[in-house]
Order: sequence, then structure tokens, then C-alpha cells
Amino acid sequence: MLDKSHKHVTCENCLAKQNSLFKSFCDEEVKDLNVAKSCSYFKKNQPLFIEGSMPRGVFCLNKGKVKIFSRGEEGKEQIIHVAKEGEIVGFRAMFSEEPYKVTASTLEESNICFISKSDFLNLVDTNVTLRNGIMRELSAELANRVTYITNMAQKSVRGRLAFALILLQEIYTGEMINLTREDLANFVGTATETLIRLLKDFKDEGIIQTHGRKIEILDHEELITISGT
Amino acid sequence: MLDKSHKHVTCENCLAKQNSLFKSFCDEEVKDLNVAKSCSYFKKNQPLFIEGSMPRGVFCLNKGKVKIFSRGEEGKEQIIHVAKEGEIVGFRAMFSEEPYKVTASTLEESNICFISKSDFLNLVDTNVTLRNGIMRELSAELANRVTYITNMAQKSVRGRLAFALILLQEIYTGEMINLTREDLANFVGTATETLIRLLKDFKDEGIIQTHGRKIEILDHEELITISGT
DNA sequence: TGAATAAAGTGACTTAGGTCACTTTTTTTA
DNA sequence: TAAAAAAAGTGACCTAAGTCACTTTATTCA
Repeated sequence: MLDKSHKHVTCENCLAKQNSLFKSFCDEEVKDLNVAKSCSYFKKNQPLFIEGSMPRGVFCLNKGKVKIFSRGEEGKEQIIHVAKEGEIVGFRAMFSEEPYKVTASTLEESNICFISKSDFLNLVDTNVTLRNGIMRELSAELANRVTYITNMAQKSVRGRLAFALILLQEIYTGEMINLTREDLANFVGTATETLIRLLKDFKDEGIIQTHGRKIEILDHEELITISGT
Repeated sequence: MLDKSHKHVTCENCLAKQNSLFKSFCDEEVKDLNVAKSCSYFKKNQPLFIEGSMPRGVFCLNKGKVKIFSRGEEGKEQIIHVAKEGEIVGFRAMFSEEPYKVTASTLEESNICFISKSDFLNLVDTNVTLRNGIMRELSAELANRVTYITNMAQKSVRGRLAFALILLQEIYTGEMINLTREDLANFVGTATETLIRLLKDFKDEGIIQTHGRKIEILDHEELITISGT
């Protein structure tokens, strides 16, 4: 159980900072960041922001994972991304006056800091390294989505599941992939039943092993082979 | 037939500029741009740049349309975007040292100007309005792709075709949609045969009409209804 | 701690849409 | 302008993956 008040989380000793967009910040900048940010505890399945609402700032993940999804016609979630410790969530919405096009919601209990839009934009205006980092990040993200779209349009569900497991293993570093079958299906873009059947196939083929809902990858190479099909 | 040398295209009187990222430029800036850019004539199906190669600059479409696509495992094109007059193509690749993840190729004969990477980045560094425009554009694009991914994962091919036709009609403003059936299929994400059959359905239902390969939309409302299915 | 609720998993059935193998039409180009 | 090549269009067939209706197993929380 995480500390629900966790006053002790300061940017100075935030471990998540190492792999965040703020990693280039000097001591002075980190100090300013620490003053600007506010921290809170989120329980499982709690939304950070909701599709259609107006953005007020960005969220910096200190601990925990967050799913980003949009909803299709029938309300079915399409998970676009799973964010992990160190990631800044919601900064794409800072550069226009548009409402959110996606919803962000915790997948587990989390410690998440908040930086207001004006503070964040101020940082971006004054810090060239941060700005360049953001532009690089936005472009990289755009390139990623090209792959994502091509996969969705051209790969079989089996291929997409293999690809998703590879991606997710990078997000769940040092631990097992832990998502409900429904979330996993909504990430792969398939029906929950189909996903379960395919997971069973992978189990039978000795590619993965399950521990309750948790998924352990046994044959990473084989997943790469399958994902390219 | 376009003028193959077209020395006369100067940024000062480029009509395409009105709806480009450069629209906010003052006279002085346009003059600089005009000096920096070089112009060329592209024939149909000529690539501007190719997936895997290193970016050297951006392309500004004065006249003509360009498809942006990536290739899936079996080499099948997945068309991500169709760019029209006024659009700047390839600027997403300017912000990292990565090779192109997509190929850009003309759909018709075109006049296209080129601005080198250093000139372009210089403009971005010195012009706040351009920079903000680019950040807004990158974020908007990212939001678009969320819809794109959700559609691919959740809509039927019929729904996606309706959606594609609506999008394409905005790109082919004042003219009829003019793409090979294969390109259209690669945009929708389906087999060419399936696409042709669905187009016939739309014709039978009086939603579209074809003039050779050109597609005229008769019932825009109905397309909206179908795309949401 | 055990009842209630949610998630995981199975089986039977259906169908959208892919593939292959063609013919017909249009466009290129020699 | 005719031959070649590319694109459009058709028909028959097949199967990946969706849907529905359940049972079984985990979680949650009162």
C-alpha cells in the first residue's frame, strides 16, 4: 500500500525523474518544479482526466501505471498507450485550446504529481532543452502511431497480440504484465473472448505462462517472429 | 500540364501559403523564405523521400497532392495521410536524428518547394509563431491518429470507407476524389477487391457516383451515419 | 469470512472480409 | 494508334474472428 499523503515526494529525490522529460533539469529548475507541483495519491481505476473536458495541466507519474484510451462508437475503450513511472501524461493537450480527445485512468494505485498549464507552458517557453525534448517526443510519438495504425490495418489479431506483449513487457520492466483481459483486448483491438483464446494458444505453444492474470513471457524471440506476421 | 521549370513561383505570391504553417509570416520573413527555398516539378508517383533514409529538409506543396504511407510486413502500403496544397510535408522528422518512418510520394504531377533542415530549424528557433503553430499541429495530428487507430480497431470496413470518403472530400475540395482503387484500399485498410465491392454498394444505395475512377459524393449525411457504425 | 460482484474462460455458431483466379476496361507508351 | 501494361471489376470459396450464452474462478467489501 502506498503512502496516501506522501508529503515526502519532492522532485529533488524523485526517482522517476531520471527517465522523464525533466531529466535535463539543473538543480535550480528542479527546485522551481518542486514548488510548482502538487502531489496526490490515486487509487486504482481513478481518472486523471476525461475525454471532452478542458485540460488544466500535466500529470507526472511518480509511481503507478496509467492507461490512455479513447472510446469508439459503442463506447468500447481503445487503449492507445500505457504510461509508466517517469512519464508526463497530458502534455500533448497543452498546446491547443481543445478539449481532451482521450481519457487517462490509473491501472493500479499511484502517486501522481500535477503541474498547472501556466506553470508548464512557462517552463516550455523558458527552457530550450525541455522544449526540444517535447518536440522530439511529439515526433517520436507520431512515428510510433504510424506503426500502430499499420499494425491494426494489416496484422492478424495473433500478430497484434504478440506485438502488444512485447510493448507491454517494456512497460512492465522487471515485473509481469498485469492487465485485465478486457484491457488487454482493448489494447490489441479485439474481443475479450478472442484474446483469451489466443493467450491459451500462446500458453500451449510455451511462449507465455500465466500466474493468475499476470503474464510471464517465456519466448521473447518467438513473439517477435509472430508479431511480424 | 504544369510548367516544369516554373521559375515564377515565389513565396510572395504563393497561393498555397494562405493555409500553410507560414501564413503568419510577415513580408520580411516571406522574403527570407523565398531565398532559402528551391522549387521543383514532380511528376506523378515520384517520391519526395523514402522510409529509412535520413531527412534533409521539408517539402512545401505549392500544387498537387502527396500520399504519406508506411509499409507493413508484406510490403503492403498503409496510407496514413494525403497532403494537399499548402501543407508542409516531412517536418515531423526535423526534430530528431532518426531516419524517416514513412515514404511520401506524389499522387499527381506537382510543384513542390524544398527548404533545407538547417534553414527550417533556424526559422523554428527564431519565429515563435511558427514554433507554436508546429507544436499545435503536432498535437492535433497526434489527436487525429487516436481517432484513426480507434476506427481501425473497432469499425467495419464499410464504416471506415465512409469515414475515409468524408476525409478525402475535404482534401479534394472543389474536385472529385481521384485515387486508384488500390490506394483507396490502402488508406481504408482493406483488400482492393473488398473496397471495390463496397464502392458498388454505395453506388447502388445512391450515396456516391463514379465518373471513371473519380468519386462524387451524393449523400454526405448518409456517409456520416455509416461512418459512425 | 462469506455473499456479491467482477473477471476469466469455454463452446457453438455466424459472418465479414480476405484470397485466388479470372475477365473487362482504361491508361500508357513505343 | 495499336500493342502492352496497369487498373477495375466479378465470382467462388474459405477462415479468422466476432457474438451470444453460458460456467468457473477470483476479487471485493460489508
